[in-house]
Amino acid sequence: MKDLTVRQQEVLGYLQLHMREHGTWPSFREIEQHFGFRSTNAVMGHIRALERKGYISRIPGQARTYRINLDLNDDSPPREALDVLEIPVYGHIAAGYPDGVETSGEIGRLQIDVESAGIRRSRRSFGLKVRGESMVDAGIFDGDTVIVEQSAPKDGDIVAALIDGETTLKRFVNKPGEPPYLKAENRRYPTLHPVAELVVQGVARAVVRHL
Amino acid sequence: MKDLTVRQQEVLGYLQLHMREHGTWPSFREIEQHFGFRSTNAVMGHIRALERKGYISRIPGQARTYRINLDLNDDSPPREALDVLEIPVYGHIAAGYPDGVETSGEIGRLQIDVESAGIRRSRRSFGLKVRGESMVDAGIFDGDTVIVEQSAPKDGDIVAALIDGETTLKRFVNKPGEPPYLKAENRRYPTLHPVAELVVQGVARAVVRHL
DNA sequence: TTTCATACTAAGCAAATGTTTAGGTGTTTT
DNA sequence: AAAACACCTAAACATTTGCTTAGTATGAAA
Repeated sequence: MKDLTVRQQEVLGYLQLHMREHGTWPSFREIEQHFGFRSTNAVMGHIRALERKGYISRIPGQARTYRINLDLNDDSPPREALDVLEIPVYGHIAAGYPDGVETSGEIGRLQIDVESAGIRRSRRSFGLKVRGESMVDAGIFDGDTVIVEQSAPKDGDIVAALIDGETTLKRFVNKPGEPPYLKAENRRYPTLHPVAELVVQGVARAVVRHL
Repeated sequence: MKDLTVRQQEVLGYLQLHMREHGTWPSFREIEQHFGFRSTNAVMGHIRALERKGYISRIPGQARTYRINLDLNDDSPPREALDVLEIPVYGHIAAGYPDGVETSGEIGRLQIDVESAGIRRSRRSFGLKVRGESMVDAGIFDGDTVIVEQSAPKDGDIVAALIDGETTLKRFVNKPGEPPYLKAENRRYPTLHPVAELVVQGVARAVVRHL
């Protein structure tokens, strides 16, 4: 990706800031105000530049529809010393997470080194306080904290998925030839077969249980 | 918070789904289309209901400016600096806990904040890589790392105990009137009733599993 | 110098979007 | 039975908001 000018970085930063603070993207006029511009066309120029350089995407004509493209081209995980990561823990996750590090709804924080947790610093991760017994056969109990990394799920992964506005933990099954579905690891719970809208929020990488 | 109707839950779910998939909130007309409404006022009704019941907030007149209110009725989350502890991990522990900074036998290190691990800095703690299946019914599996704190065991605690030169994980049972013994949490394993020399090395406080 | 990119002001248009008013049909509660 | 509420259609209406065109200025690159 091409480099950004100082001003363009400021604008990009403001986009993210606004998302963090308000959970919504700013309109052109809000950006204009924030920077003290006297014309929305000043905004237009920067937005176009950011788009052209690949840092954001938008849907032309629609209001407040930004999208930040984070490049995940990095490949080599540099095996350093123990790298401790601070992870927000949620009781349940609603909307707004990926682009806004929304602290409301956070019920705690957890620090663990990346190696024990099996996560990468480059990926965004969060903790999830497990509720319910649907994963007991996989050794995940009510009250456990699961560390979830935002990445694409593979068959057999335990994933945090969004169903009916609640995030639940299930095993992701993706056999060739059939659509993916979610399976609970408890005989008493049903397999959520072809789910209408399956939104995987992340893949569980580690479990921390406080005995 | 008041309960939502089925339809209202669907709308709330769609708000979150759209946020997840597109990173933006849907407009009224997008909601209308998704549910097959023929009037944006159908959307208006649901949005108003969700707002009235406290599930979302918005900025009137502005486009795509939702905000989901997670109920944070619980007390204040004290955002303090977490105290991170570095813990040596052993594959097996023979003679007691090594004094000094003996790193031989150590197979790794783990860092975690004291709160998540449920340990005190004042006490000596170490990690133990679990081998065997003797504690599966307690949700501790082969390969898990257990964080053990050196302290006196209470009845029902899971302890690291020294038996035959090997440290194993068992549940400590100490009923009044009879001598304490160790019990495996797996039907296929025997209860180690009156053990000749019962040396408890520490009490398990947390489990960390790398999925 | 000329050209190009950045960085803006200014004014206005048109589409996107939220909002209102006026109904209609059920179901549940009083 | 009446009132209250959930749920929806229909048609405007008004604001928000993206977008365009026109023009000024500066500094770097060709």
